[in-house]
Amino acid sequence: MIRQNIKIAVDAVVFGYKDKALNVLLIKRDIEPFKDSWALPGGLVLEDESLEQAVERELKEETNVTVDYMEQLYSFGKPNRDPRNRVVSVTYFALVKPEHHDIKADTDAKDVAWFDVQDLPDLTFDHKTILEKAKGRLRSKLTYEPIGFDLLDDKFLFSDLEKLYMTILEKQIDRRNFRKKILSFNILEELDEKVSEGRGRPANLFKFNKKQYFKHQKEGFLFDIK
Amino acid sequence: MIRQNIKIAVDAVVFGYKDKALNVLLIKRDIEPFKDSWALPGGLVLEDESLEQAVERELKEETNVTVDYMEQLYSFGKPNRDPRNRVVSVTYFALVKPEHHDIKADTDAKDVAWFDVQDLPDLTFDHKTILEKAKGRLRSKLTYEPIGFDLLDDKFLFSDLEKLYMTILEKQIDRRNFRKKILSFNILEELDEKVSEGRGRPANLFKFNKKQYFKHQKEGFLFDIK
DNA sequence: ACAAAAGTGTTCTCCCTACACCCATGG
DNA sequence: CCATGGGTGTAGGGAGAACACTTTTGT
Repeated sequence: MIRQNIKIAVDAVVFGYKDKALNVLLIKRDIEPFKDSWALPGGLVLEDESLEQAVERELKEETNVTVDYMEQLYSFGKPNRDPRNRVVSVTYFALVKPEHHDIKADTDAKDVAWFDVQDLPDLTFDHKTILEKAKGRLRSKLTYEPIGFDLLDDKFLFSDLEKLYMTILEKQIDRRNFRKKILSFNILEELDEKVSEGRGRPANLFKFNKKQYFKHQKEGFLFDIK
Repeated sequence: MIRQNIKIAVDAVVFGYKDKALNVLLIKRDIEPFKDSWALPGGLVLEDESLEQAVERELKEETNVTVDYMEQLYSFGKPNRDPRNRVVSVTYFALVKPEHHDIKADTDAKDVAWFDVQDLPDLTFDHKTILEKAKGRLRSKLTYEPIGFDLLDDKFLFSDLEKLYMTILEKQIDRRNFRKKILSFNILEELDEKVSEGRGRPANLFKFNKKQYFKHQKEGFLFDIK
């Protein structure tokens, strides 16, 4: 077998919807290179763990977050993306409900924070590229899978869902058509709770019924929002 | 930096459309482990080449094929997928026009051949899983990007395009609606050449106009076949 | 009473679908 | 002249898009 000294790492782009904006979880590095710079959470894969286990471990260690939804994003392997050795990074795309998690810096991280994707600090390595790829994945996935609910609280307002779609897809959405469309899928439960957001008419809370979704999906139903 | 001895490889799933069927390019291994078994072309990445260069080099070495279309598929990294060392494989999805290539076994390969995906030999490692993933990507991609043309000869019959879609999507397609739809995209040139396939009325040849496609795409046009 | 946000229905257009007959050639 | 595959049009239904007024609450 030929000699090869390439390291393999994992990095995670963790999105959360917070303060009516799309946020991403970043850590402030506590080790060289790029100590004190902001970066995506991640690190080298251990000999006997799977890639998924590696991401989950690194996320837990560096940020104290456990994700609700995760999938592989893309692998980055240009020879000089890391100044030390050559490192190939398998990146993951994850969604969490920020209010469910107490973020906390620990191993290798000096700080952790949510950043509005519209207002990001400089990122190390090629992490900006990775983040852009993840944004693209989120945008397209939002239209054909009900992953928006993994970003919202369990109980949410219809207007929140609508704002989430408008924020991420970066376009205006007609309230009536959107509501009609989503309700026609029969994957939401309308709760008997109302919430008043300070002013205006109180709004009804909704809940995503994942079981219903899987059931409809098995019967050939396709989630699809333009 | 922690000790880590994981190797990184690339593997390619190369599809070609041949004899009215979807084919995949396989090699018969000439080295252990699994010498003499059929596998996807691929191998370890060299220190100073990018992942894409690695795939292209391995493909050239093992099969003599240069691809027309290639994109990253997925990375596989379970700890025991290779019996020797731990190997993480970044896999690629590629399309070629089989009639443009003279396949030829060379380095590490004792034989190369096209196999109808409906009639495959046993594959080594987790290559069956990789192939399934690639089939899924091909199916979905075919519906929202004009990649079918990368599988057909430059000049092709409408009926070939139609058969290709029916074969890969595994469903019947209405000839009139399909033709109407594709033609409405204005991305085909109808040539003044007719071809007689033995019997029946001679058919017109068509050519995919990539420039037109890119132009329309820039103007917001979306390729979309149900 | 007014400001703010929630909730709701109809019409029009366009695209998808279903469907059947004639045409050009070779044998 | 017959068998084989190529080429074409139309009508009906359904889904998306556009669009504005009423309701409920807090102040």
